[in-house]
Amino acid sequence: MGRGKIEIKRIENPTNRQVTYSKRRNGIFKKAQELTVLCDAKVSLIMFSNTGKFHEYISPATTTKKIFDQYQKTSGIDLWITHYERMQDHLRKLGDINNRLRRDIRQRMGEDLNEVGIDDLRSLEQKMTSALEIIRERKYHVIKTQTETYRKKVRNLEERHGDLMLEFEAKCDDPHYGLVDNEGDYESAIALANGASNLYAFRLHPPPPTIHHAAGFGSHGLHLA
Amino acid sequence: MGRGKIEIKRIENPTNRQVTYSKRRNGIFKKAQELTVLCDAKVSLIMFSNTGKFHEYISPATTTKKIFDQYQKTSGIDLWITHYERMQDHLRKLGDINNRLRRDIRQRMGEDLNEVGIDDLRSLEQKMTSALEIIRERKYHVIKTQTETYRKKVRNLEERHGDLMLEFEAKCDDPHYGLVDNEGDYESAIALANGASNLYAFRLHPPPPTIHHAAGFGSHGLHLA
DNA sequence: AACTATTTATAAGA
DNA sequence: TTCTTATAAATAGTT
Repeated sequence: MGRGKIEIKRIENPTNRQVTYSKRRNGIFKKAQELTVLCDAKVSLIMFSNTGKFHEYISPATTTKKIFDQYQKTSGIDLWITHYERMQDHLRKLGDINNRLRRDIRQRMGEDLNEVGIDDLRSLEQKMTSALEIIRERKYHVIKTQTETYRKKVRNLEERHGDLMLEFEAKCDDPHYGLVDNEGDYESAIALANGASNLYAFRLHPPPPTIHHAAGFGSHGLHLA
Repeated sequence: MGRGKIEIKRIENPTNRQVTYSKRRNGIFKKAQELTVLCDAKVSLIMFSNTGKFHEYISPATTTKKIFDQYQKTSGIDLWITHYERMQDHLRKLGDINNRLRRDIRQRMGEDLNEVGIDDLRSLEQKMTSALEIIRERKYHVIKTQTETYRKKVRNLEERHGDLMLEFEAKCDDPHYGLVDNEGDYESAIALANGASNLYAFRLHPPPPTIHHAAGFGSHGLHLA
């Protein structure tokens, strides 16, 4: 239908192809609409041009979503229902697992025990007891490790402090150095130079107390429970 | 186009409508196919006749599912993506909750404690201790209740047994009843008549022991732990 | 986008 | 449903 007959094969000239697409698209849309009216049918016509442009015709009595649903039911071709159902299944299973886990936790917290039989109560108690033992061991281990760490740090500081004191006394004996008026500033300077200020603000209250008791710092914040 | 021009309105004659549907359907499918080839387009054409019959054309290079997906993306019309995404979201959240619950349980079982800090260890121990206390109380309560129940049953049986013995002795004194040769059978009959056979197979070993000790039955199978 | 010669689709009839 | 065919409609090539 036209000035000449054409072969049904891809139109290579892009302009021509685009024009033909436009003309024939209108034609097919008109046909679809006529079919809808004449035969009381439902038609969904979706087209994407090779440039990705999208056009659609849908019968007035329906919607594309309805057509898709009907399509799935009628054709049996799975578009997404299986996915959907699988997800719902998965969702339900996860919910179940979740509830079981929650119940387990509640029972381990001493709640919801009314329905638990004597045997399960015994085994629960047994499990709790051994778990508690492990937790206590772990706690003691952590405390011990932490204490050791603090102790080492303190020992390190003690040593540095001792060195400082020696150096300090040596300088007091040296006639080249006069005694400093502002004792506080000097101490601060020393502490800063040792980089220890971020750990403990050491104050050299003269005379410094027997430093060995400083090991007590190791238990700082730790209450052995 | 035909022997006569027709008005575009519903064809009332059903046969005629059906025929026209069939003819025009073929026409439109042919057009769709031609468009696909000539213009390198993707076409999805789905039709339901007014009798519910389903027909479709889909360009060879694609599938209906792909067209639907592309349709959703391009048109922005939500067919099911929102549902899907919501479900995925829900699924992910449930999974997260699940993992947290599992970790909680593992920690309550004394596993995976390496990453737990000292404060959490303490609070965990505290929680476990009080939960254990509750569980123990519950266990004792259940044991006590069960013991009571058994005791009552046994007392009941004792009473029945006592009555039986009295009756038995009375009958022995009665001159109308001769002594029975087969003692065992008689006892079985009595036990059966009392409907107690399903609880305890009472055997009247003559002379029956002081039955008050039978209260010991109450602790049957119970080991106070 | 409009024109129009020609092809194609199809209404009515068989 | 399918075939036929007169005629309406669509459209290819052109402007």
